[in-house]
Amino acid sequence: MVYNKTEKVIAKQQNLRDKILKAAREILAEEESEKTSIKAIAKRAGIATGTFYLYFTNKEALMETVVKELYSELLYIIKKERAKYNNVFDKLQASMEICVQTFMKEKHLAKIFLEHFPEINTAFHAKFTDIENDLIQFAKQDIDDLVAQHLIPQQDTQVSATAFVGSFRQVIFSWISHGEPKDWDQAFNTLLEYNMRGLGRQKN
Amino acid sequence: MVYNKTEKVIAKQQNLRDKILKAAREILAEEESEKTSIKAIAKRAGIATGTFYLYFTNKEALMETVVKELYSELLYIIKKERAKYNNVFDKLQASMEICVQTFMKEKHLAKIFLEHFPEINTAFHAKFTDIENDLIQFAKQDIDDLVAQHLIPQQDTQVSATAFVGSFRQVIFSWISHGEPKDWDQAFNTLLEYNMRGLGRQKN
Amino acid sequence: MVYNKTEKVIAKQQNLRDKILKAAREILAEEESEKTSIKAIAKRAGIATGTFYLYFTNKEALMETVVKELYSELLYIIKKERAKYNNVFDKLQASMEICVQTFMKEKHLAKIFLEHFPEINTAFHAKFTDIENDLIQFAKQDIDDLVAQHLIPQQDTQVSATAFVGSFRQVIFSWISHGEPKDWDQAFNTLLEYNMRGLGRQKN
Amino acid sequence: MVYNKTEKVIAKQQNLRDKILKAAREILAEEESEKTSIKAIAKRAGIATGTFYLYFTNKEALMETVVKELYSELLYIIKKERAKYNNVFDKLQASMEICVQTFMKEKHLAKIFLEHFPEINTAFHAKFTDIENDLIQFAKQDIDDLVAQHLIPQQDTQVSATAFVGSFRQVIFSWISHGEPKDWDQAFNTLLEYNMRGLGRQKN
DNA sequence: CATGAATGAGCCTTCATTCAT
DNA sequence: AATGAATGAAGGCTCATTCAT
Repeated sequence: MVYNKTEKVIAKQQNLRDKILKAAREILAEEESEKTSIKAIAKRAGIATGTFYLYFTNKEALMETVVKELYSELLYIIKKERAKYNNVFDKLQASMEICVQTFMKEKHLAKIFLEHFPEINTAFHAKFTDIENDLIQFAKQDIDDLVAQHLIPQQDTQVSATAFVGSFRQVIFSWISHGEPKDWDQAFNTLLEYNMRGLGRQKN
Repeated sequence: MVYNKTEKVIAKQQNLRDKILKAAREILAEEESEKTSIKAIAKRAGIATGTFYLYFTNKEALMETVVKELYSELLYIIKKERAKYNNVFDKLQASMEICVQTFMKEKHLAKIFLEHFPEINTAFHAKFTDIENDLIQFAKQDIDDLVAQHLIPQQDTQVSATAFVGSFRQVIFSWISHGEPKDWDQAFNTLLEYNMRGLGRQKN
Repeated sequence: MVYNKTEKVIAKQQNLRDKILKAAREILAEEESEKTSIKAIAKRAGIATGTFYLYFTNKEALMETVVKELYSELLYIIKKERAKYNNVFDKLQASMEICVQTFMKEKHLAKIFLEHFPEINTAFHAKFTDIENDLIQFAKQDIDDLVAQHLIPQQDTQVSATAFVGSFRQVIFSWISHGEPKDWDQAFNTLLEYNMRGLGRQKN
Repeated sequence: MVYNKTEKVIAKQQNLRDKILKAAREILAEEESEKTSIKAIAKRAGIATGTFYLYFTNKEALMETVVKELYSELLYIIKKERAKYNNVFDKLQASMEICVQTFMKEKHLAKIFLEHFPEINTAFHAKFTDIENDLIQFAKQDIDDLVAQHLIPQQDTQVSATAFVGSFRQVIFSWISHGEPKDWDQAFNTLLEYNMRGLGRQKN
């Protein structure tokens, strides 16, 4: 009985924490860049201002959590997709495809990731940059593999990986901002081809 | 005499407006993200706080102007450099090279352009995005030319141009954040090759 | 059985109330002026925040109780010491000596009494003042006795008593703040002589 | 003309700063211990909250200024009075008399000095303690003189000075709290005699 | 035109107290 | 009785903008 109660309470707490995170993400994703004040977030989450501080030490902690959450969500999706392939080209390709699809489908996520984050605060911006770097490092590993397997020519893989991620980032952002292209498949294919050629994949 | 005086006054006005813009850019470019308050900017410009509002309707207007200014400066540099070449490939290449060089040389400019802007305000961010889009459009024109001349294969040139700019943006940003690579020339060459191959330039 | 249980319950209640009081005193006496929030006190007492309000109507009530407690403790010590002497001079002297000794020995008590209390709240401060007044009244009784016995000259005994207590208060506080004097006995003797002379005790 | 204007402005500024200080002192001296919030002080001073921060860096700075002001006022009064006498006994006596008179006349000053200060904040409390120490040191100098001149017996003058100041402090505070005695002169004389005897002045 | 003092809404955070469980 | 999550009124402070001079 007591045990049950505890479980309920914990569930409720988790629930509230999630509500706050959800509220924060909603507000960040909002078209009209609403006030991201704690007051506004609390109101959105349906709680009192003070309650917020029962779940997060301060505003920065909330923001950091939002970033980490988004990041791990993205990483999870990518990893799951990559697992389906053996060939490194395919893995790389799949990573990008799922990435683009995810952002296009969950615009709110994209909004925060690509557009809204930087504006919040510098320390925050740095955090976000770290994520981009992580993604670049993941890409670099794949590219290093490809070089090792002589599937692509020798190159500064750090630069290639950065260029690779950058091109996707820009395209995704552009699609989110100005709407997706009519012929999505062709557009995506162009993007993919661009990067595969860029890496130096041999036409076989 | 009166005429002369008027000219002086106008000159003085322009002078003051420029001083404010210069102050704003300096503060934005500062390593330590100083206070970007109007008071701080005015102080730096050597004027009173209230005077600021004689030259700009509000803070947002100032920021918009700063963006536009930076943009036109960048464009001017690119255009001047492009004029030196006839071949479209060379023009494209030159554009990018001068772009990278400029950002690397004038870090303050880069700081504002790539790092500082977004954090300021959303409306602002949108404005910055416009600039990126313009750059993409310029690239697209070149790429369209290249397609028309059958120097590169048929492709969704909008996407290619976006990918092209995105890859440069990311690399520049990375170099600014983490320091330039030791072998700059090789790194830059990798970047260039990546994009040239990406576009599908025929090895001749 | 039931009766017994009731006793237990009452005992437990008293126990909890005491725990709270102890916690409050501990926190108030702490060197680093810790948070004196109800939450902190409850935590220290090992109870939930809400439980506090089952034993005290509010924070002020707790503080009032702490004051009264300290006061009665002090009074108890003084009375016990006084009982050992018959001569009024000796009683007065003994009162002061034990008072000084107590404060010096139990610095935590002194901390609260002389230093920490006033800062908490005004109503509180008034309460503390009442205690000082009581001490003054006790001193006055002794002094009145001495006057009645013609051991000291006629005087405004209310003023003398106030001066008497004030001088001790200041010296104790100074010793607590700046450390005791090296030659404690001589210093205390000076203090005592000062007041005995002040009262007009005849050198015999 | 311009010069005149500047003077006016400076005068007005000083005026405002004084208004704030006055408001703060008033609120601190108030019977009902009103909120000493910046908002309340600003309101009392007839200015906006933000204006306060044009004249004081923060709340602590205000409080420190209030303390220093009160202190220098008190010191000025004492010094002026002491200058009238040559004999050290007379100086000491005069110091105390003017001190008592000042506090009794300007109750608001006394209220802050003796009662209200400590409650505000610990750092503050320390500052106030410093003032008491200064007064004690002044008294000690006089007492040292008296000892050197063999007008009073050898003694731990630090303790005597502390006792001396403490007795006055307590009496003044008591009079402020409970009203002055009917026969003020006699009461004050008792206090004075108490301390003179206490110091060991030879009846001549 | 220029000034810079003045404004006040708004921000983040704390904490005494309440209340559903 | 006991809990501790929830509340929301303050509090100190900042800063874009206004306005009297």
